[in-house]
Amino acid sequence: MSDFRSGSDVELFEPYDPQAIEPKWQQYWRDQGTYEVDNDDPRPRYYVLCMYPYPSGAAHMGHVRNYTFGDLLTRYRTMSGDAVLSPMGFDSFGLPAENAAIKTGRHPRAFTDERIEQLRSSITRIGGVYDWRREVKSHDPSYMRWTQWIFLQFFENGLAYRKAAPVNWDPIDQTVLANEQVLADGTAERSGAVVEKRDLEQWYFRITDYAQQLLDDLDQVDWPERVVTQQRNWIGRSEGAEFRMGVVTAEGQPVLSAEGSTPLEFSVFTTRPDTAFGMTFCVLAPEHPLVSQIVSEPLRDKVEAFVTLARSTSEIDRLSTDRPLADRGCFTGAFATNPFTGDAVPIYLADYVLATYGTGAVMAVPGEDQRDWDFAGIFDLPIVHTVQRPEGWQGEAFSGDGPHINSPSSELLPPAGDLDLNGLNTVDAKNAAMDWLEASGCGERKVNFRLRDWLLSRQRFWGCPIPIVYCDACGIVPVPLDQLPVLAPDDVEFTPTGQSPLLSHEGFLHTTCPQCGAPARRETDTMDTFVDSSWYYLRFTDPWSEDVPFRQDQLAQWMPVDQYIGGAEHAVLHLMYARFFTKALSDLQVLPADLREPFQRLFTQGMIRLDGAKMSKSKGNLVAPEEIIDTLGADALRLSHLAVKPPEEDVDWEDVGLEGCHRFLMRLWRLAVPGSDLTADLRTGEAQSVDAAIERATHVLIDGISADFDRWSYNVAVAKFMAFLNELYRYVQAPEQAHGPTLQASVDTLLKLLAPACPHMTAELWAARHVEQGDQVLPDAEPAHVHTTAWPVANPELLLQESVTLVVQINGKVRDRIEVAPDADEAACLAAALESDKVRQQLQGAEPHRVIARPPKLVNLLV
RNA sequence: GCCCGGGUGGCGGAAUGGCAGACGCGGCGGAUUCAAAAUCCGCUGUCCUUACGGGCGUGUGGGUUCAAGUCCCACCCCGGGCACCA
Repeated sequence: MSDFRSGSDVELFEPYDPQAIEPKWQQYWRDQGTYEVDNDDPRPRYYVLCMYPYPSGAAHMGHVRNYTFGDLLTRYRTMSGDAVLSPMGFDSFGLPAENAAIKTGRHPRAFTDERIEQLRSSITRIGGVYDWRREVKSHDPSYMRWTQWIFLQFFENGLAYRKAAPVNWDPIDQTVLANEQVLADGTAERSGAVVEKRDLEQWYFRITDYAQQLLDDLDQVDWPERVVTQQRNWIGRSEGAEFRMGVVTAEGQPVLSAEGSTPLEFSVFTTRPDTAFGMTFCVLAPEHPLVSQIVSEPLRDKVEAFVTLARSTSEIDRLSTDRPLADRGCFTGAFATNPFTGDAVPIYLADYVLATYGTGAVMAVPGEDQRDWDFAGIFDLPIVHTVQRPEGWQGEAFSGDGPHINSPSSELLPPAGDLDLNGLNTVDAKNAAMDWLEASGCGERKVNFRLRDWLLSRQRFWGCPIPIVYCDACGIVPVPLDQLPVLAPDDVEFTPTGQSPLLSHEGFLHTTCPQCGAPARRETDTMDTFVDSSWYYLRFTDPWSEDVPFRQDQLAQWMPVDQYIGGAEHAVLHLMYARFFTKALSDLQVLPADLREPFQRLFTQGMIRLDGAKMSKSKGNLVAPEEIIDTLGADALRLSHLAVKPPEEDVDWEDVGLEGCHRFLMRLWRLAVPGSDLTADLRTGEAQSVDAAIERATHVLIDGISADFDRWSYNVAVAKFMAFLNELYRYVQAPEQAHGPTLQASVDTLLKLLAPACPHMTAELWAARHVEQGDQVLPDAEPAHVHTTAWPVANPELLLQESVTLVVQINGKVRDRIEVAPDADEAACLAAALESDKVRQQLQGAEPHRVIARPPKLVNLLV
C-alpha cells in the first residue's frame, strides 16, 4: 500500500484497502438481495445475460472481461430504474470432467461440483452481482428432467428422429460430433483430432425444417454483422432447379431396376439450369445408392475399388484440393439422358460430390464451371460453351453473365423443341429453363441449404441421458414423462479405454418397456451439451417450477433477452441451436407464439490473448485474475478491462493498463474520502464563476457517461472519468481554493457515475461520506447505498458552456481560436474573427470573397 | 477465391464531414525527500526556427467538398470467418 502522506504527519484519513472493502460489499449485496428481482416487480423489465460458463475452476481473464461488461450493465440499468434480471448458472456437463474421471477414477459430479464452487466464488470476487436464487446447472436433476422433457416433445412431434448416416467420429473423445463441431480442415473443434467418417445410427434434431426461418429472422435481431454473416454462410441457401435424368446404356437403351420393371433415374440439383444445354457429363457421389445398379460389368471392379477408396479416405484428404483430379473421379460405364438435349452423357463418380448435399448428383457443364472444366480436361470430355464470352476473354470456364448460345445449338433438334435460351441473359435463361422443366414435368424449382440436421447423440457418460428405451416388440419407446429424469447411475467405473461406462452398466442398460412391460434396453448415448445450453435462458425466468419447465406468463414478461453477452466463437454453434429451440418450442406452443428469437441484442466481446508473441514468459503468470484482485483489487481490474480497448476487440494482456487505473482509483479515494488533506480547507459562501464551471463540467460528464454506457464506449467513458478527476484536482489545488458544496456535489456525482464500473470503492466512499458521519445527512435525502441511488440526469441548461471556442480558418487552415458566447450568431462570429490580430495579419488587408460560418464553433474565410 | 473487420505518435487508443492525437502507458523535466520509491505539477506527432511563428502529417493513388481520419473510386497490407455446397 502506497502512502501519499509525508512520513511524520499524523494519519488524516483511512487508506484505500480493497482487500477489506471488496468482500464486505460483496457480502452486503448478497445479504440484502440487492440484485434479486421478483417476477412481480413493477419496474420496467430488462433481461441481461452473460453466456453461462463451463465450470472450469477459478475464473480466467476471459470471464473477467465478459462479466465486467454484464455487471456494469446490470448495475447501470438498475440505477436507471429498471428491474434487471441478471441470472447466472453453469453449463456443467461436458468432457473435461469425464476425462478427469478417467484419469483419477473420481466421479465427474464431485469434480464438477468442486469446480462450480470455485468459479462461483471467483465470479463473486470480480464483483459480479446476480440473482443467485435462480442459478441453474445443466447436471442438476431438476434441470435434466426438463431437458429430457423437451427432447421428448421434439420426439413426439417429429423434430427428434433416428437415422443411419455417415457421421463425424472423434477418435480422441470417442464420440460422434455435429457438423458444427468439425472445423473446415476436418479436425474436431474441441479435441483437435482428425475426424473420421463412420456409418452409424444416431439421434438428430430436425433443424433443417427451420433453415429458411433461421435465415429470414436474422433481419429482426440487433446482432453484430459479423455473427449474422457467419450464420448466413452456415445456413447456405441456394436457389436452383432439380430435375430427373434417366439412366441408359452406351447403346442408348434404358437401364431397368433390379426388379426389372422401372427404368432407373436419378435427380440432379443445379443453380445454373440455364447452362443445361452445355452438360457433357454428370457426376454422382461415390456413396450414391444407384452406383452399384448402374455400373457396367466390365468396369465393376474398378468402380467398386474407387468407391471403397473414397469411403475410406479421411475427410481431411477428401477435402484437400491438391490431390490430382485423375485420382478423384471414375467412369461408371453408364450414361444418362440430358432432358434438354436428349443426348446421352456419361456418368462419372467423383469424391468431391457430396452425398449429403442436394441429391448427391450433379450435372457437369465444363464451359461455365471451372471445376467441371478441369475434370473434363483430365477425362477428355467435350466442352460446349452456352454463354457468349466477353471480348478478349482469356480464362477457361466462364461463370459470368452474357447472352446464351448453343441453347440449343442450331444443328440440334431437341426434345425441348419450344425452349430457346439463345440470346437471353443468365436471369432470364434460368427462369425460362425452370419454367420449361416444370411444364414438361422433368423437374422443378428447388431451394437447397448447406445446413444439416443437428446430430445430438454423444457416446459419453457425463451428459444428459437421452430418455429412450428400445424394445424388441415396440421399437423406439419414449420414457414416460412421470419417470423423468432418467439419471445415470453413480456406481460406475471409468476405464482408461475412454468408453462410456453406461455401455457396460447392467443396472442402467436393462429395463422394461414402458409400453408392453417386456425386457428392454436403455439408450446409452447422452445429449450434446449444446442441448443443455439451448434453453437455459428460458429456465432463468422461472427456475422454481416443479411441474413445468417455465411458465408462459413469466416468459412473456422477461423474454426475449434484452442484452446477451458472450464470445464470438459461438456464432454458429450455441447461437444457432438456441434460435432453433426457441422457434421449435414456440411452434409446439410451449413458448409464447410471438417469441421467435431468444436474444434481441447480442454483444460479442473480444478475446484476451495471453500467449501471443508479445507475451513474455516472465509475464506469463501475471494473468490470474485472483492474483490481481489480491493486490490491486477487483475495481482496478474491472476498470482496466473497460479502459483498454473498445469491448468488441481482441486484447493483448500486456496492453491492459492496470497501473493507470489503480492510480486513478487512489487519486479518487484521496479526493473523496472524509478527512482528506485535499479537502481540509474549502471555501464556503456564494459560488463563483470557477465553481460554476465545475458544476457545468459535472453535468457534461453525466451526459457523456450516460451516452457512452448506452453505446458501449466504455474505454471512452473511462477516459472521461480520468479527465474529470484531473480537472477536480486542478480545482482543489488552485490558489483560490475550491468551493465546498460545489466540490462535494461533483464528487458525489462522480461516485454515482462510476458505481457500475467500480462498485466496491464507490459504495465504500458513498457510505463513508453519507452514512458514517451521522450529522451530515445529504440535503436531498439520498439512499445510503450508492447502488440504490438514482442515475444522475444532466440539467440541459448546464450543458451549455459559458463560452465556446470559435475556430477561425482562412482557406480551410486554422489561424486562430477565439472565445465567444455560446449563442453568438454568424455576424458576431465573423466580427470577432475579423478583429483577431492573427487573422488580420494573415489577410493582409484582403477581403474574404466568401465566408462559411457554423456559429458558434467555426468560421472559414476564403480569400 | 468469396465475405466481414481494421490500418491514426514509441505503445493501447480518441475524434455526429468542422481545432487530428482525448485518456492511459512509456519518456523527459520540475517540486517534495538526506536519498529512493510513492505522491504532486508540467512537457511530450514530426520537421524548420534562438524565438515569434510556420511547413508537413491519419496505409497508397485519385476524386467530391469552403472543409475529409471520416464520404466516393481504385489499390496495398494486416486480422478473422467461409470455401470442391453443384
